[in-house]
Amino acid sequence: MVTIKDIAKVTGVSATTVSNVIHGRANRVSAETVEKINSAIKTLGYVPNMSARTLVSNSSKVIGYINHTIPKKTQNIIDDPFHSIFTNILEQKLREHGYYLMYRTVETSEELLTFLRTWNVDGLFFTGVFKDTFFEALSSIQIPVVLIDSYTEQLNVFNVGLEDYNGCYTSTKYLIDRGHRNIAFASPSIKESGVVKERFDGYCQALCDASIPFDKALVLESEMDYDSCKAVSDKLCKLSHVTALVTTADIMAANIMVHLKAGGKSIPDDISIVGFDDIALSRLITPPLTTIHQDIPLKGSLAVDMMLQKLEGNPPRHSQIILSTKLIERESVRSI
Amino acid sequence: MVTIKDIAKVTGVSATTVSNVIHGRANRVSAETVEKINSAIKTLGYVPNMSARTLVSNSSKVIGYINHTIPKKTQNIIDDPFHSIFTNILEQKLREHGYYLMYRTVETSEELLTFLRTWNVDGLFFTGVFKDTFFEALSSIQIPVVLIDSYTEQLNVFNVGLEDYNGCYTSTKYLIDRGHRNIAFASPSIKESGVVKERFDGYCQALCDASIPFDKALVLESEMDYDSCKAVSDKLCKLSHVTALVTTADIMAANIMVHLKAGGKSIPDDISIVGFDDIALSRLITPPLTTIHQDIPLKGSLAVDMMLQKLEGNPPRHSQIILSTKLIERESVRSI
DNA sequence: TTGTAAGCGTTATCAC
DNA sequence: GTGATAACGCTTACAA
Repeated sequence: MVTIKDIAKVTGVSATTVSNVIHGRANRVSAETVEKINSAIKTLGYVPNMSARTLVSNSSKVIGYINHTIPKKTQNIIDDPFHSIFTNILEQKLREHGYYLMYRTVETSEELLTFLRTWNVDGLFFTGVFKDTFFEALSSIQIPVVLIDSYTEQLNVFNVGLEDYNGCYTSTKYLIDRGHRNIAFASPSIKESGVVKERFDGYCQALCDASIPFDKALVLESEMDYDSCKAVSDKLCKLSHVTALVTTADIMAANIMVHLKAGGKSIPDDISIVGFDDIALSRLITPPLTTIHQDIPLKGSLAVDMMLQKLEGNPPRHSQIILSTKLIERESVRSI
Repeated sequence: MVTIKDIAKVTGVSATTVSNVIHGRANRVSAETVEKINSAIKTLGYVPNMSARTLVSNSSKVIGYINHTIPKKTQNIIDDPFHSIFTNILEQKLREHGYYLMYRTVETSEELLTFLRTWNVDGLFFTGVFKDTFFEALSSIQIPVVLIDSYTEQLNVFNVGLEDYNGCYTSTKYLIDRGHRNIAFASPSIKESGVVKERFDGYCQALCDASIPFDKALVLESEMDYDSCKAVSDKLCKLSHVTALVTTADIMAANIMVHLKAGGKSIPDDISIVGFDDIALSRLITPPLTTIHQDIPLKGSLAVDMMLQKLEGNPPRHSQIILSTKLIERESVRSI
């Protein structure tokens, strides 16, 4: 391994001078020496050692991308189209700015804190945090934290999210405007707060604004995978007065749709469906899914921008960015 | 930050002793001292500093997960269902064994080597490497390297892959057995070697074994995204004698299918299609896709197992694991 | 413009 | 059983 000392030895200068050149402190070194050192660095193939740097500088250039949804070991991990998009965008932009991405699953706040200190992590990305989860931890963290799709009032924390409430308000209203009155709602478990709760509230409000009484029996909470959605479809079939379904994810909509179709229901003739996300899938299924569009790459991109700004000491103007959504009309809804 | 020295001070012992306790060298320390130190570690919240450890031990516990398919900046990054599955499985298992996952894009061998030395990386995962790409680099690397879906003869490198050749041989033969003679082949760019090339060869061989002359005009190379697949669909429509299509990816099959259907073609009546991968999507589209199944989570899982074995000094018995594929019959193929 | 020396947190060697 | 001490590669006062 080639070290700074090796470069120093070869060029006949001190380690300090080499370090100065590496860090571009050209004013402290003669042009001639700079030249000499740079060429030695090239020919010897010197590569800075981040461990050493981290140790002395208390900055590791490591950014953590935290996964706190514990993958169920017994079950196949569902492929999440957001995940690969985010990872790629985060890594790409961070890399351009000299940072490194560590992907890490944590199950508890304590694990998180330990991880941070183990590596002297410089910054943290989190997705889908909501009230109380990691709350204490988050507030004690001294490094930049950027949340994605999170609902938590933390002054020291930044967030980029979506008009979740509006999104489902829009999709529900869209259905209402087309004559639907008995509209079911399918989503994963509705927590006390968070993305799903917001979307649910949007659904409720749209109902309310149209003077449609809320019916708890029409709220179908379920996992989003293929098998779980079979049950949702079954329930839906029994709810024969229901003519439309609002969902909080295209994946879920698609999974429900296959089962509905297999059960002899026709979409949108028997039941209209609107999704959420507008992932690639939504154009691929039959009928193509009317859905709420969100710009996932943009979300990732803005999140890194925020991170980079904090990292480089230019506090972003807003601690919160809320992206708008829009409804994409395709063919899974009919007017009645 | 709590250091080993702090623990030493508080407990009235030397840093060496603390280190010994941390590393479970209980024989070198009295039970009493062990107790004392452990409790101090707990109450003070000591967390080992990996940078310091790495520096002195030349082992970082960092495993690199290398992405060498440069995301096109101008284009939205396609969501890759493999990616999230792999990342999750790799991270989960590595974590259980005390390792950390860094995700990193490299564009050149040099970048790769630099990355390795920057962090003293302990092991490397790579997907989709084929002949000559990173060849020199890979052979010079002294740490465990596990490849996924790669075709490269490197003695020092391990690989877990698929029966790619058999997979497409099977899907092509399946079509032939059902009376098809004019069978097109759609895939991303066919390189000199690699997964796609193997699958292409399987297709060719099946044709050959059935004495069907190979027709270059039926080979449709294209990007796999929605828009690119429009062109494939258009070509297919012009090739009016073609009754079936073999593809190397479900995503591609699905994208081609939508355009075919939009163009008035009926699947499988006008054209039969078989996919590859058996991702969740294949059951969601209409008609459900007949495809070649592969066990993606298993692939990831075996790859980590190999890595862990190498890391822990139990060289795996095989340097290559080839998973089998099987054809899943659904409804995108008809007999003629 | 360049160099010396101390120190970051940890581990290994060797002595007691 | 326990503890000095040096060393890992690098940066930063502070000197010269």
